[in-house]
Amino acid sequence: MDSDAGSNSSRSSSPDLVVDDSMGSFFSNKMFQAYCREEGAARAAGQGRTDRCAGGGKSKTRVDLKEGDVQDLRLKVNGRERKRMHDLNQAMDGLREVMPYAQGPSVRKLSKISTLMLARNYILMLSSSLEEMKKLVGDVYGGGGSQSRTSHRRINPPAPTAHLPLHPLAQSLHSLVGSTASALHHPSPLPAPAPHSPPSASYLGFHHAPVQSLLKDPLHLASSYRHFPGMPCPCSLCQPLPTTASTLHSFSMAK
DNA sequence: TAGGCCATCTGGTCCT
DNA sequence: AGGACCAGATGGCCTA
Repeated sequence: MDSDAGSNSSRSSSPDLVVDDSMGSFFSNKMFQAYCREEGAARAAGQGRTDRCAGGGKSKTRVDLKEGDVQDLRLKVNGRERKRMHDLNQAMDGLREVMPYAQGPSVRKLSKISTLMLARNYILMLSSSLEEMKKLVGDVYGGGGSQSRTSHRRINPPAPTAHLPLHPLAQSLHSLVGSTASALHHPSPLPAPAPHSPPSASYLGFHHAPVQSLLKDPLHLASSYRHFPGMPCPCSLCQPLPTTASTLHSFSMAK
């Protein structure tokens, strides 16, 4: 019936569906049982919960549907919704996998909101780095015209930094510009989060902006994620985070 | 114990 | 008509 029989919750221990998503365990759902158990009494008492348990019906009214049909419909809808949320969580896990943040059994995973905010910061930072690289490339290959007169810098070939494994995203960027890890200075490194505690918003680079405003205001965010490039993440991926020194400087001098 | 985070249920709305 | 999407409500788990 439910199409999500094989899907796993991203949460290790779901309060209601502890073992799996089979119908047997589904019916162990306390909330559902409570609803349906109370249906008769609630109907007599005129409580709203009765309607919820009965499903509310779309095409047919509750009167038209037999109780079993209503229950089946409700189960189907619930199953779909559960599957939808599981898919959403899978996508969220996929996003976590490509985030430059520590992952592992001993590290508590990022919350959803943290994942989204970090992803946004990451994208902004990569975009900024890309722009910076474009400028440098234009500089080196003479596209810069007059401005290239003042600074004839040479870009060193990519320096292998790494005894540390790089994240694929970081790797590709890394190979593009070379390492500037030595240029990373962290005057006041943030403490890394405890292994079992989720990183706070401030740890994700939001030291100077309330989370709410960051969610609304991209420009505000652009000047607020400056701590991200050098954040002392226990993850090896973001240590040599590939970005140019001047980009980092602009981050740190922003605002 | 309060607060954060999460999974789930539910009813409404929109889309195909 | 049926499914997807959404937001509100609820309750469990965990941490400070």
